[in-house]
Amino acid sequence: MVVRTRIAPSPTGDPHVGTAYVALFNYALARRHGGQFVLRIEDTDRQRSHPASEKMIFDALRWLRVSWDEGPDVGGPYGPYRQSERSEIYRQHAEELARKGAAYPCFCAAERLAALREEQRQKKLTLGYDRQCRGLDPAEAARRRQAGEPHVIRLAMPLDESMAVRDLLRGEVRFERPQMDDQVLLKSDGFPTYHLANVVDDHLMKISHVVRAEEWLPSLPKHVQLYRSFGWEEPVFCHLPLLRNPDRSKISKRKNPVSLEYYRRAGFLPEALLNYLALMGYAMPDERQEFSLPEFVGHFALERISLGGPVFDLEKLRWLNGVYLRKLAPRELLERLRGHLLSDEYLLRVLPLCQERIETLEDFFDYAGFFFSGEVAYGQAALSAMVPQGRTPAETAKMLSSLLEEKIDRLVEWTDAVIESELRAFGESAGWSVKELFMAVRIATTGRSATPPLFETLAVLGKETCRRRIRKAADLLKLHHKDAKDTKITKTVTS
RNA sequence: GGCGGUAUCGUCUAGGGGCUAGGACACCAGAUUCUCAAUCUGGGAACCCGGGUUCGAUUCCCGGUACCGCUACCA
Repeated sequence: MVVRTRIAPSPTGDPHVGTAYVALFNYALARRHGGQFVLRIEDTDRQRSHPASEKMIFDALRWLRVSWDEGPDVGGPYGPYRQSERSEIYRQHAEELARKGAAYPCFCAAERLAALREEQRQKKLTLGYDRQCRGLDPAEAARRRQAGEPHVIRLAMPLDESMAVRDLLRGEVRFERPQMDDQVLLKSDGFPTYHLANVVDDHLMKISHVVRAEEWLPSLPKHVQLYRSFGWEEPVFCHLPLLRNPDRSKISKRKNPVSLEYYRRAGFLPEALLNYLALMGYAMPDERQEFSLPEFVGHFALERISLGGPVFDLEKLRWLNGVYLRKLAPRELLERLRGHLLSDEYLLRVLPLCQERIETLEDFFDYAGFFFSGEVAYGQAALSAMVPQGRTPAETAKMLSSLLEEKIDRLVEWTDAVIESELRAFGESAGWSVKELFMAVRIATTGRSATPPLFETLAVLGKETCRRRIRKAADLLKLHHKDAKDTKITKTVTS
């Protein structure tokens, strides 16, 4: 059997470390068995999908060198590899199921479903669709569809007491009926949900092993039911443990850097990051900690994956990255730096912002230092200057935090124009003058009050660097707040 | 609430019916060093609990507990 695996990210935000993690294991399995590794873009959520995000995913995976054999950018025999270009395929398959009676149209309005859920919640019942439309007379359903009444297509799950499915690592997993909801397959906008698109594509693209994150395990019965309804052979399913925050919750940006952009900008070497990721849930037979991607592939066996959700330990990643860095010859290290913050590309973005503000070449290094460091140091004076007159450090900290959560985290495009309009809008809605807000952001992101124009600066620094500095500044202000007992800062100190 | 998953040092893990339960990060101490790293040596540190099965369970089975995930016309 030809081993074919895939990674199927949704382009809805920054490229995620979890995507890299799952990609790595899929890549390793395919390469180990001389098969193919496919990249498929799952952009069926029209609201949240973003082309810029798709590009960042490509870039990030290429940076990591987990190369794919088929994908939207390289093509392949089973394309297109972007789900938004396959709508007709899903629609036809949904119809096929409806014809077979394995799926049915549902005309229930969103409000009815919401009310139903609320009622179930209150009565502490199992949440799920009550299958009202499943009993509809087919002729009537057909008539209503004909009349153009909005509807979705739902999967008719078997009404048995339980259903057994198979996971490679867990063996047989038995699900009790209450969990087996009649999942929506085709949304009222004609787009498929994950469940339909995923199964149809995995089959059509001849995926032999579905290796994905554990969060999908609860929906496995739906997927298996889909394969059975179509009369298709099921692939091997293998659910990988979820990467965790230090508090053991599913890894999230609030508690851990998750964007691959962060790791790239911070200067983690791709091979070190991959090596570290491989250590999450996997151990080489001889337990060595350091190994290359080809070595990993050479020894890889799905069965060796351990199931406890591993805590992502930045500390150990840093150590491992240091090991890799120290092994480089100075020439190679130079090359790495030239591909990073000392690339012509980056310098040519920084230099124009600094040129008119320096008088000697050496001035540049002092003036532009914050463009090249990870975090910046905030002196007492800088901390004070971040807090506008008449406002408290606590207020400022809160303002910066909500800026992060309400605006910055949600931005996919990171250009000076976008940043400017978003910052202005945020200041306005929060009741802060542009002057107040921009100075706070300026100091938070650069550590100083005299800098090149703010938006260009933020654009060059990149979202991840900005977010991490703003986070730190906000945290420091909170401490400041404790010490200063919430006193208003009256004097303005600049440095 | 319901459904499902998981459980070995603080963290990542090896192991497996009888072992002084091994390694890595972190931590501590010493060596080395102009300093700091790096390096070397040493140290402390774990089988969730209760029942079975067994001559013997950390390992196998059952129950509990804890943690995690899912419970959308998001993926």
